[in-house]
Amino acid sequence: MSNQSVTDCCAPLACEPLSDAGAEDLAPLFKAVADPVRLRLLSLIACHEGGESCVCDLTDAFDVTGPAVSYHLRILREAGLISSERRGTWVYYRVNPQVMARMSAVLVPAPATAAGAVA
Amino acid sequence: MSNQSVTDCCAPLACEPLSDAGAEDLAPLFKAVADPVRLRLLSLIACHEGGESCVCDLTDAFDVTGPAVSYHLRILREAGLISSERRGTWVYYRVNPQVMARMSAVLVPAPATAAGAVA
DNA sequence: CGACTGCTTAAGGACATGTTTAATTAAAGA
DNA sequence: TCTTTAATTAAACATGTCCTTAAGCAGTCG
Repeated sequence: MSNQSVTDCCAPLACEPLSDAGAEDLAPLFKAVADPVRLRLLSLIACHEGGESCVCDLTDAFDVTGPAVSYHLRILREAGLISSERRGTWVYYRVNPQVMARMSAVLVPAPATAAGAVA
Repeated sequence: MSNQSVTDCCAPLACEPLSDAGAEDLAPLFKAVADPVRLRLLSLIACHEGGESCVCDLTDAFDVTGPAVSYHLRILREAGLISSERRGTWVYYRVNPQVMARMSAVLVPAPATAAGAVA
C-alpha cells in the first residue's frame, strides 16, 4: 500500500488498455533490458552471492571491454533496474527487485478469467 | 512437459546466470516490447473483445499513421508476440500468451528462497 | 607524493530504429 | 473491369544505439 507507485503503476497489458503515459513510462524499462549484454549483466548481478556484484566480476565474466560494461551498467542504473554503491576501490551493483516485479507483472498474460475479474 | 522450449527456455534471471545463447534468444523479445507504441498495441490487442483486434481499430485508437502501425505490428509479429490472420478485407491480430508468459517468468525477482530451490 | 588499480566519461564512427510520403497488393462491390 | 477501402511495402531521412580508443577521476598502497 505504501509504494505502489513503484510496484504497480500499470495493470497487466492484457487486463486493460495501456495509456499513452503508461506506455511512455514502461517502455524505457523494457528498452533497458532489450540487450543481450544487459540481460546477462542483470542475471549475473541478481544471482551473485549476496545479491550484489563487483564490476570487476562482471567484466571478467564475458567478452566485453570495461567501458562497454560501464555503459551498459549506466543504462540499467538510469532505468532504475540496478543501483550502485562504492566501497573502497570497488563499485558494487545490485538489482532493484521492485522494478523487476513491476515489469514481470505487466507482461503476465490474461488472468485466466479468474473470479471477480471485472475489467 | 511438451512445449517447454517455448514457455521456459530460461530460468528467471535471478535464479541462475543467463547464458550467452539464452541472452541472444531473449533479447529480441524484449526489444520488440521496448517501444511505447508497441506496448500499447500489444495491450489493445490483448484487451480487445475476443482477444483479437482488427488493424483498423488499432490505427484509430491512437495518433499514429497506418504505415507506422503496420511497421510496429510486423516487429511484434516477427518476434513471435502476436500472430495475424486475414479474414476478408480485414486483418486481425492476436497475442501469443505463451511468449508473454515466458518473458514475464524470466523477469520474476528472486524466488524468495522457496523450499527445494537448487538451481 | 607518486605510481597503480578500478571504474567512468568523452569523442568518434558504424549500424539499427522509427517516422514519413508515395507506391503497391488484396479483397469487395457496383 | 473499374473503384473503393484495408493494409502492407519501399525509399529516404533523422535519431538513437552500442562499440572502440583515449582520457579522466577515485581510491589504495609503497
